[in-house]
Amino acid sequence: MSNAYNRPDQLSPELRRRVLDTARRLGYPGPDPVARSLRTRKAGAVGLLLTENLSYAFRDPAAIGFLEGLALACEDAGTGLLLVPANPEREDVASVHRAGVDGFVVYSVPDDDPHLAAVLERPVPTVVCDQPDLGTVDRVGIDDRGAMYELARHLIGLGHRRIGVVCMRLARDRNDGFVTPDRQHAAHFHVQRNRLSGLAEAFSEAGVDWSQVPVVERFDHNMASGASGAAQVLDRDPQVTALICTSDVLALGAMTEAARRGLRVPHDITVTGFDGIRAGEEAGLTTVRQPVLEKGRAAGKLLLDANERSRPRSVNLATELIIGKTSAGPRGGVEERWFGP
Amino acid sequence: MSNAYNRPDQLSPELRRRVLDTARRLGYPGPDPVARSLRTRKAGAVGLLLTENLSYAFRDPAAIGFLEGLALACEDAGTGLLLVPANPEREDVASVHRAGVDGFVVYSVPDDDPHLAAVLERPVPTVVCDQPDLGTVDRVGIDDRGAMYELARHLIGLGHRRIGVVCMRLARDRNDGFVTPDRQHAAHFHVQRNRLSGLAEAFSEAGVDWSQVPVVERFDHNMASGASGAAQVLDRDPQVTALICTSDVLALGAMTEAARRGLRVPHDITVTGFDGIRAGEEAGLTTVRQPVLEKGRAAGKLLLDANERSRPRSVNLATELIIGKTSAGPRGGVEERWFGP
DNA sequence: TGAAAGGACCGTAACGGTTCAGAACCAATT
DNA sequence: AATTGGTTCTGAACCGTTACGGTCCTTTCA
Repeated sequence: MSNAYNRPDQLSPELRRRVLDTARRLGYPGPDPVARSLRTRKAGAVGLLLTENLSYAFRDPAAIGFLEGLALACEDAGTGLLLVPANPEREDVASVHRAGVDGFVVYSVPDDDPHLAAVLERPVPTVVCDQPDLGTVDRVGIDDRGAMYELARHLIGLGHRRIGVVCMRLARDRNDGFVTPDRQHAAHFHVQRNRLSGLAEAFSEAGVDWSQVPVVERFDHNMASGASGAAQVLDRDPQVTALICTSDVLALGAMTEAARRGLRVPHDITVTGFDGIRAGEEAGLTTVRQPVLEKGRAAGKLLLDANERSRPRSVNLATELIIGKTSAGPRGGVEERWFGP
Repeated sequence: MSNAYNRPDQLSPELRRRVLDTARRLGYPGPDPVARSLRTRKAGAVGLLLTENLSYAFRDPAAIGFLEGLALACEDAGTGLLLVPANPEREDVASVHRAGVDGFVVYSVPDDDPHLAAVLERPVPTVVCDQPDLGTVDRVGIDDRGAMYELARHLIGLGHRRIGVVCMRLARDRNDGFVTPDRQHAAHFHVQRNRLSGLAEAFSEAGVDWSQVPVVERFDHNMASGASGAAQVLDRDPQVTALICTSDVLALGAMTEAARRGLRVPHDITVTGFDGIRAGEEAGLTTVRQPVLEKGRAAGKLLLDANERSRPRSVNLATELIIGKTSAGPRGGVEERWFGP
């Protein structure tokens, strides 16, 4: 029976025809994929776990790029891509247990996410993205710390010393406001923690007291958050000469807030982002470009040729500092001093 | 055993603890989701079939919106979303057979797509989007014909009689060039067929010989296609006063081509789109807005409360004609004549 | 003509859970 | 002491497929 469908060479055409005929007559709907998966131990799909609601995957430009790359790898291998619902509010780990997949890709979730723990307990290969190296599973990411350090050096070179920062959520709890040094250090999102630490290092080296730098956190990741975060920084210290955002989306929001206050970018204030999304490019944003599509594709490739117990691999992709037209020397001209006598 | 995990009330806490303990000691990784699916006849996921490569879902703005809506419905119901790979080049129906899902959403595939046929043969509920009403499964879509008719009336009112059309692929075979009336009529993509027929009706009523109107087809759906399609129309008839595109993406491409030729929009030439995507809105595109997100959400809802053999439902969502700043009266001023004596 | 070889076909045992019937046990009632 | 009622626990059947090994029949060659 199974052979009639899947292995036509194993039986005579005549019998095959007869089997298929009676199958149709009996209303047999074809082999059941679930039963097949049980028997063959192959689900033909990889699962994707991300920190946000499912639909976030289609709202955030960077996530979309990542998913496109991952989908590219999947279609090459002919496997499906299962988006696993993981509501960050509830600790609904059941969805991870219910997912019939051959492996997981975990995209930027907090270190202490119960869903991540649930994935790691399942006996399937896993690739984590934008996470610390767990040592036990494959990883792909970038050097967030180094990239942000480089961006900070650029701003320091321009003369900026009095800055403000708007970052994405640092932990699972909502904290829309200023961030204590403790919270920065203990941040559960690897990416944010490293970007902040890159900034802290560069500015500390340049003689800035990092503990005095206003760092504002936003739970939701969209332009409105960037705008309100920038507003909070500017309210606290109207003298800042640069707003450093840990994502392009936040930076674009910050620019609308600057405009609302009549501040010209970059003449009155410098704004920078991180990611290198299309909309940022169009706005001429100074940022760090990271290859989001390649990241997704690399994650898929890593997962799909998980060569039986090779040691866990760790891939770092290259980033590129993009100096756009949203960064310049601080108003009043430290720039002049820079090139002066 | 199963009870220890899923039905704690069915056994004493003491036994439960003992079972779980020895399970852990034996390295038991928890219940296997596939076996569970087999037994319970629930996969906990819905499948999405679309006409393009998997990654297309993350490249096309309208598709992204649709998926966001679908994901929204899925996360409400706590089900996963499985993207089924369906390479349009190869007739690889196996991926449909292998998908362990509780239902399918089929998004804008050609009438004669073998993947669609394979889905319909599977004994699971199905919702088709942007497809003709099959009578046997649920459907959600818009009145493509009526919406395009309305857009055409707007252009006719402005005085346009000499027009050109750029449309998306009409069938599974690649035909990057002019479209015969036969091919228009026999188009296998419901959406494109209806949009063209809405145009044909309106312009025929206005005294235009539709068979003389240059209609150019493009297989790939991106801005480059819109640009080259527009070029082909303008090469054939440089006198056209309006370029009607069957999607915003094509229209944006057409506008770049117009700019390249030094034609000002709308003064020298009118360009219109269809969909109502963000980038079009920013460009002030005259278009038909359709609620892509709502469409996805409606499809998901329909699928997820498939109430046991109710008659197949058919949902039409409302569209809205958006008159932007890319449409105006034809150069040389039929507009004047229009308002003249 | 008989043995060996090969091909076509068929029956059965997992795969790993869930479910349900009924056994075993204990306590309370008649 | 026997019946009843209730709870906890055990075992077996079933979900639908694929892998495997065995039977049977046909062909080939000594």
